[in-house]
Amino acid sequence: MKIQRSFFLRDTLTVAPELLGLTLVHNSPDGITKGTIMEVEAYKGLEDAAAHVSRAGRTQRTAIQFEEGGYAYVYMIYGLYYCLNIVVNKKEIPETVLIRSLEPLEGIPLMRKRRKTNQIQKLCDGPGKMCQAMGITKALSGTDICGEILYLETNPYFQASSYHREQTPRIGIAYAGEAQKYPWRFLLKSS
DNA sequence: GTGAAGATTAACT
DNA sequence: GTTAATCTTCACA
Repeated sequence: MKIQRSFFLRDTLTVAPELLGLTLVHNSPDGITKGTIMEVEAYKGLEDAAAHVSRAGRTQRTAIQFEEGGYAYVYMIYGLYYCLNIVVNKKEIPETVLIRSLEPLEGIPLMRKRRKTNQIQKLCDGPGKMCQAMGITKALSGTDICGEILYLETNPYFQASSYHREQTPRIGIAYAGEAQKYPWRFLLKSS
């Protein structure tokens, strides 16, 4: 079942842990790919030193974050990789959730072709790799997550009891001072 | 127009 | 654990 807009209109720290175990679907021109969300990080807008909006403010790149929840925010990092975020909370509140890793469900041959590897567990185990495997580029920035191209759905086969949840500090934001210590990274580990 | 820095990854030692 | 690759984005002139 597809996730509705209202799901995304809440606080980032509420939405982020609830995304774990849901299925991310990308209906691309090359074919459909799906994966279970295994790891996310919450970015809490203006008061979060690690968030783009707290450094750069409202710019062309970050404008989508000021819209209401349920839109994709895709940016390029180090000139090499894309990262996928989901905009959450109400209009004018720039909060996002970064999707860091997935467990592939459907379209695995297509993922392998895009990533040029045969190891399934290495297809989506990082933000940049996940975007390569799913075919996500900045062309998808601003896409409605409640539409037909890119969306989330509940996963009827997902067994919550097969995993345990962890909450840890975020990764790769050493420049963010105190904010790098906030435990806003959420992940699922198989037991 | 110019310059600095980065929400990462893969390949090293 | 450390480091190079590589280019978009933003700040300033």
